Amino acid sequence: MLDAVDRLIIDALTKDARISLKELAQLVGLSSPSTSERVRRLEERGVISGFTVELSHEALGYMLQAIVRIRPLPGKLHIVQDLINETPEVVECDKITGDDCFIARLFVRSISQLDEILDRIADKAETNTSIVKSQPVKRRHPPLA
Amino acid sequence: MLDAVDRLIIDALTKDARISLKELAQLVGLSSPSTSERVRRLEERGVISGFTVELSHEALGYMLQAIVRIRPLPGKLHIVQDLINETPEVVECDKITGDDCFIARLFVRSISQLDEILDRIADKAETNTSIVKSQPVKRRHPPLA
DNA sequence: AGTGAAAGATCCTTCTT
DNA sequence: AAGAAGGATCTTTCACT
Repeated sequence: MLDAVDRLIIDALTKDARISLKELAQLVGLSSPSTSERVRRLEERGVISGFTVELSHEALGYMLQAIVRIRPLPGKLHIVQDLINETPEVVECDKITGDDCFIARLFVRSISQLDEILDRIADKAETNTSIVKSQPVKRRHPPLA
Repeated sequence: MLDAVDRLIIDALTKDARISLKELAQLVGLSSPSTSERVRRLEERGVISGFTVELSHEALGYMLQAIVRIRPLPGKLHIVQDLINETPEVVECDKITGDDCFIARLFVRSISQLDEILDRIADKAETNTSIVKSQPVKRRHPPLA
């Protein structure tokens, strides 16, 4: 599906998405036109879905990260889902199988802010909150086999 | 900390990190030099930590996503941590407070591949696995207040 | 699929206000 | 922070392998 060159291209763009085509071509050992065509096709195929910027949560003042498992009370599922969506500190939320229905990642500035946010859900769902102590594996791509 | 223009810049770069300075300047309503200086300072301050590429897991053949809570057996913590690290299908792992020690996100091609990976941990930790059914909130930035 | 050269377009930064 | 301008840089096209 992806050959070695495609993987080199993705690796390079992962490290710096703003690299010029010329530099990228040198890195992967192809000419500029071929490299350009490769990138175009990776986008066309949907393998590359976009180019984006990474922010530092700490630099933005979000010193705390929490993982919250959320089990809506009977009949409250949609209300809870809306509430999650409207809480901008929820940076990611998955609907999952099992006893818990949702699992969400929150960025907060302080424990008191976390408490505040959880209070808003308290009468609509059972929650189970864990504080993130460290990140043994930071966001990375899966194998590009 | 960030003013309105900084936020516009980050919004624009989030949507397309490869946008040219000229276009970015037009979007935020400043001149190119000012915009260039803004971006430079955002990087310098560490707010912008990098530019990267987004991949489509589905296009790569990872049709299944799982959330696994992992509680290492007594004395097995380091072995488990190493194992997690060496499993490339683990795209993210946090060390958290509470009964479970780790929580990991896995991309897999099939249930059988998931089973295979979990089997490797089975004699070193208790695991609790949930399949991701949908993503009510896809990865997004927290408020840039 | 890929190369190499070349032209044309685009861009970024510098300088002045 | 704006605006103009110069010079560098880049990307794509084309003919060929």
